[in-house]
Amino acid sequence: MTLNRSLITPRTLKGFRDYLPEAMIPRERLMQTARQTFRSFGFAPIDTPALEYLEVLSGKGSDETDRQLYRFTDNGGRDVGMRFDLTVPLARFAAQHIASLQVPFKRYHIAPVWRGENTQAGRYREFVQCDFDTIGTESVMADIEMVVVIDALMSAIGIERFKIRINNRQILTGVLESLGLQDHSVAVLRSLDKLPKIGREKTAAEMVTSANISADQADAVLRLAECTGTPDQVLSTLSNIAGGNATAAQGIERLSQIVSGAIAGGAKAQRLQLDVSIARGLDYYTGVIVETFLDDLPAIGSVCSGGRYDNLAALFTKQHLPGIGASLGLDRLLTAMQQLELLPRVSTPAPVLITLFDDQRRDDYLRMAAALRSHGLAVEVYSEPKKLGAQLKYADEKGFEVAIVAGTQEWESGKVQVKDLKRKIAITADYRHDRPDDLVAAIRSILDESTQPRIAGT
RNA sequence: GUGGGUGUAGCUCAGUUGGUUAGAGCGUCGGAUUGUGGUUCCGAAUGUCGGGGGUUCGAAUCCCCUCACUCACCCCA
Repeated sequence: MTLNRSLITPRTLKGFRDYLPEAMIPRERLMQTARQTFRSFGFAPIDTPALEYLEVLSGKGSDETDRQLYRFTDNGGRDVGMRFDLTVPLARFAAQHIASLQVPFKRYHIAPVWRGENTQAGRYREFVQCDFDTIGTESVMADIEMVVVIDALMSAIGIERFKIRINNRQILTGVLESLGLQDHSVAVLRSLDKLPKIGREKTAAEMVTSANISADQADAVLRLAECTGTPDQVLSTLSNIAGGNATAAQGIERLSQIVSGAIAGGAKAQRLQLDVSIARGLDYYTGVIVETFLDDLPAIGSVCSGGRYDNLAALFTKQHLPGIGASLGLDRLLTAMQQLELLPRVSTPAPVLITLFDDQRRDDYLRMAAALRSHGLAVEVYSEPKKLGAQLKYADEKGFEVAIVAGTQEWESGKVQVKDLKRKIAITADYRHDRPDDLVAAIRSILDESTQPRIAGT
């Protein structure tokens, strides 16, 4: 052997990650749950290319966009970029295909996106977004549905303790109008978004300096953002503060409809909060805005955010295409669930291991595995006749919940051992290749009692 | 992008004002135990000290550059 000088160091790019089975299993389950939920509301799957013409992606063209965009010239001399979200590709997609799509068009899209930004905990350069949007309608029905989908999605994932904070940008817009501040909205909103983070005084100070408004005006905006209580209380307080401004009144009325509609649609009332301070930091949204926070881990931020935008595809078509949608922050949610110990720590997707005990009876183990699989159980057969202790250790460390032990005695007597690996107990089950029912029932009873955290839908 | 912190065995870390052969715990592997795993005991292996360059008789230790991770800020269509 020569020295290892010529070896290439195995490594991944900054902000890009490998996913080991233990990370990938809950990840796939989460995506599967999201898919099932979206589909149950009639959202249809689409996909778009990872690469787009640069002009498609940088159409909105801020400096920030340029800095974060992965861009290059392809071998044909075209300027191209990698998508940095799923909304801009959706806009292009809608403009290009709307003629052959029914409106309203409801789609979901689960796919990786890329941003060349600096990494932080939970923020990477390649990450997956789970988007669902409805385009082509301004109906409040779509607004309501977005809230209901978020509620259903979180519940399906197995999270019960969370709050969906809802706001309507029209209210702020209306109040800013009445204060004569409509031209300062972007700066004011940006500051407002920091309210929970830096507190009232600093927020007010920042508004005065960076948005260039008066202290009184800042105070008025902040008073609006500090309405708390039940949705009904907030709505009535807002009406008083907003006075007669028509835009704000319209926004308040719509919020009221969204809350009552969402409850009728199945969302739990105690999870809905109206919060005028959420502004999403963007001037992108024009109507309803939502963010979703975990009761047990609010510091991690919103795990599912979205809102309504007036004209999604204005850059690409003259056709008016209003839209509304939200995005599940898959990576952020996984980080949170890991911290809350809601994720199973397993590196096998199959709960049952058949130990290979008697190498002379390979065919019997294979038949047993086939019989169990035909009953819907995921089963692995150990590949070598190693010491039983070593096989059980393998099973335990990989996260199997059940091990089947069958040696000469068992095969001759027609009974096999079924070990519950978590509780360290064993039971006996009758087994014949043509009569696996007793064994199946024994395995099921162990799996049913398992305390292992699971994600619904698995 | 700005500023701070950290990189030593598979993991968590120790390593004195620069000094000889870089350590511990856990884990791993082998054995006690050729049909039963998380305990115990015995034994063993393992390091480009993140990488490159410099200062020095001598560098894990000091200096420069670089890469990665991390915290805060900026930003987040």
